[in-house]
Formats: sequence, structure tokens, C-alpha cells
Amino acid sequence: MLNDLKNPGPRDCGDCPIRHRAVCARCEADELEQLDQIKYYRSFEAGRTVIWAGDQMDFVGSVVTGIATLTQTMEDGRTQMVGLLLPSDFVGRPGRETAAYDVVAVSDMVMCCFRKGPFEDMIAKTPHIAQRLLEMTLDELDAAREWMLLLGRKTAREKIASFLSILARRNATLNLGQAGGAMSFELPLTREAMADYLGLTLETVSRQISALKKDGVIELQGKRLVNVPDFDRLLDEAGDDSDGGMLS
Amino acid sequence: MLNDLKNPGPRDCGDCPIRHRAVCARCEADELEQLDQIKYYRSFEAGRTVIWAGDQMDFVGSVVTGIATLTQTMEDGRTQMVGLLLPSDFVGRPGRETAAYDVVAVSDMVMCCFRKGPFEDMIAKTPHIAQRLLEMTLDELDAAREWMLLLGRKTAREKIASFLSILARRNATLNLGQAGGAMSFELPLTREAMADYLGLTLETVSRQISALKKDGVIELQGKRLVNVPDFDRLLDEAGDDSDGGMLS
DNA sequence: CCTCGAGCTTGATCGAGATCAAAGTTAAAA
DNA sequence: TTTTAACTTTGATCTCGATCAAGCTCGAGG
Repeated sequence: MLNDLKNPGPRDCGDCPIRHRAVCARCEADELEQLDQIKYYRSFEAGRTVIWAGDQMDFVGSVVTGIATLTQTMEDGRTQMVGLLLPSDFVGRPGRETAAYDVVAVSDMVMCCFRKGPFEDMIAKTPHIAQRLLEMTLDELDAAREWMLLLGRKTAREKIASFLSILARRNATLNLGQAGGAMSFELPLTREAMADYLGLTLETVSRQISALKKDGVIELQGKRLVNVPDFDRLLDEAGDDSDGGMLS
Repeated sequence: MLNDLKNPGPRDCGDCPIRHRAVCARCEADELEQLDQIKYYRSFEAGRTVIWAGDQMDFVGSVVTGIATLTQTMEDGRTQMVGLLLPSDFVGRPGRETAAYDVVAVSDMVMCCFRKGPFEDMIAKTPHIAQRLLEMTLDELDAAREWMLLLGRKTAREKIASFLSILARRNATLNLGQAGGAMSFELPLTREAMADYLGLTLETVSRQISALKKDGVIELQGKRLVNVPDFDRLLDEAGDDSDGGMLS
């Protein structure tokens, strides 16, 4: 495992776990070939900072495995997470010199990186990449706006329930099946990181998780493993529209 | 003026006030020609709803003149503004059937609309449009993330100061010149709409504006006209990095 | 084995902003 | 001109989540 981490080595796009969801999803064989020539893999241990806000960014790329966070910090140290990067998510902004946010690996993580200049050229020449990137960016914008509602208007309890619903739903789409009300998953973040994401303090996060547990909305095995006996109940606590956007 | 509103009539892209900033900014003459064939203008009086969340959306378009808001509402009526649409901003999402947010005209407004189907075709065929739309979407995503920091971590006073800085800076770039510390502008929103944007109540907005006035950070002529004697002072109150992103 | 420290929980208290409640202002309508 | 209603301000009070302060848990390292 550590060997993989230190030197993930070249991989074939054919076996890539994010091949059909990342920025390269729409690429034809010849386009993949071109991408292949400017790509390289980088690994990061849990806790490592991938990029510091303000630093020169000479690459962009996709998360292949693991999880990272996008974080903004004020002068006095107040911190707000503005994105949670999962496998297939894109890091960096074509056309920008310096990073706007801190990117931190939360778990061990592998990225598929592209040198920025060549990638920008490809965007200009390869509509399939620009189109897919547009689509992904629009999705992120929607997610950011949903988060604005959460940050601006939801109670602490609703914030926690919303966050848990999102994690639960994501797990459901990955390990599909698991039908019916019950589902379970692991919390990828510490209480403090959750607080930064939700605009709360870590004490409030802890208290609200305890409260949801006491009320039977969730069950905990250890500190990180969450079991949701009734997903609709959780959605209800999140304060979202009842269907949760699954069918609409 | 009302005549213009009722029937703005066809315009020539050549005189369009947003020609060089909107989604069409990069288009060549022949591409403009194509856009011209699927475009039409629509006017909205102040207060009119342009689109209701959930409605079928058969057009996308650009704000030409006036201001609109993008708003999300929870079942119980809590409301969060997730965007302020100024001239040249894009409305709608290619590839989506129904509107995700309420769009409301805050002032009298004119939009340059494109029928959705044909516009999607053009995106696929005209890289200049897709590229510009990508760039604009990335800018919006950055703005949304800045707003997440504001909603999650700033105090009421900082929120108001941040909002005023943004308006002041925008006015400065439009009516350029006005160098030195002092600048003035009009508030485009009611106290209630500001509250929805900032994740506050209208009473808190009113109180904080009064407080900033009492402390000499701003001056008011009437309820809507704001004068900022010292812009750096305002920036300071906003809690942002001192340079405010003007030079970085 | 014990120690140590990072992460988590829980309690007590405080305070910023929400809520409830009047009034004041302004501009359009009658 | 007066009326009216939308918008705004200001005051009093309450509450949710922040802050301050101990402890608890558990796994890694000595």
C-alpha cells in the first residue's frame, strides 16, 4: 500500500476507476492518447497539503482515489471549507496562475495531474474536454449554491442531517443496491473538518450528532461509522424538499 | 421608457452594451449571425418573476440591462439568495430541463434570450461559446465560494461591509475614474432582499447599516444612496484580505 | 504494560443575531 | 391634499450556537 503511495507509477486510462466520470469522460481514443502524454500521477498522504492558496499552480488534475478538501481562510484564522473533492472531481482552474484555495488531502490520495499549459491548449483544441469541464463546473456551481442555502439558513441540526444525507446518498450510488430505508457509511472527516464545512464549531457538531443518535435518526459504531435506519427520516431532519432531488 | 419595456424590439449585436462581456463575447461575425437567428428580447418590470423554480425552461439568456436575483426557498418559506444577476450575466443551464431557482427581476430588466435547444446545438458546434460559458461559470463558482465564506464565517457587520464593498467596487469599474478613497453608489436591493442574500434578518441588516453609518464608515442620502468616504476602511470592516483581490 | 496526545464528548455560561412589537418614512394612489 | 401600503428603523427580549472548560476514548509509541 505504501509502495503504491510513494510511486503510483503510470496507469492505463483503460483501467482507470474514474475514466467515465472525470474530465476525460467524453474523450475518444486519440484524445486520451494526447492526454496521456501530459499526464502524471501524484500521491499524497492523509493530512498533506496539495496546494497552498496563493501558490503558483503549474498543474491541474483529477482526484483518482481518496478525498481532499478545498478551504478558504481569513486573516484571523477563521476557516470555511468550500468543497469536498471526491474521486473524479477536478482540481485547479484553467486560465488562472495561482491557487485560490488550500487543497488538503484528507485521506491518502492519488491525483492524475496535467501540466497546466498543455492542458489549456487541449481545452482550446478538444471540445470534448471543454464540454465535459463545463458540465462538471455547472454541477459544482449547483452544489455550491445548495451549500449557500445550508450555510445561510439551516439550523445546526439540519446542517448535520444534510451533510449525512449527502454522504449516505453518495455511498448508495456507489455501492448500489442497499435498497430500502437502511444504509451505512463512514464519516471521512473529523468533527473539526465537518465544522469547517458546515459553518459551525466542532462542539456543536459533536452535540448535534449525539442528539441525532439519541433521537434514533442515526446509529454510531465507533466515532466514524454511521448507520441510518430510515433514510427518509434523515432527509426530513435535513429540511430539504421531501424527494431530495432523486427523481425530479 | 415604458414603451421600450413593453417591446424592446430587435437590436443589433453591434450596439449591444454587453457585447464584449456576455456569453457571446468571443464570437466572430458569422457566429453572431447564427446567434442572432435564435435570439429574442424579453422585458420584465421590477418585481416580476422571470422563472419559477421547477418550471420548464425553454430558454437561456443574458441580462442586458437591469438586475435580477437567483433565489432558493425551503418548504417552510426560509429563503436564501444564491446569486445577483447583473448585465452580461447568464441565466439558465444548458442541458437541464427545469429551472433550479427562482429568478426575479429586481429592477426593470431586459434579457437577450436564446431558445434552449438551438443554443445547446450551438454550444456543441461553436467552441467560442462553450469556452466563454466555461470561463463565466468558473467565475460564478469562485463568487459562490467567496459567498460561502461570508455565509459560514462572517459576522453580521462584516457581511454588510462585504456586500457594500462588492457594490462599490463594481460601480468603480463601471464608472471608472472616481479614484482615491471616496465613492458612492445606489443599493439595488431592499433591506429584506439584502437579508436574503446575506443570511440575516432584515432587522439585523437595518441595524448594521445604521451602525456603520454611526461609525462613519458609510454615509446615507435617503435609504438607498450610499457614500463611502474611505474605501479601505470599508474593506477593513469586511474582514477580507487587505488588498481585496484587486491586484493579486 | 503505561504514557501521551489527537480527537471527541459534555457541561456551564455568554452573546450575536433572531424574534416580537411599535413607530417612523416615503412615495404612489385616490 | 389625504390615504395607504410598502419599506425602514428602533426597542425589548429570547434563543441557538459560540465560547470556555473539563474529562473521556483509544490507538500509537515508548
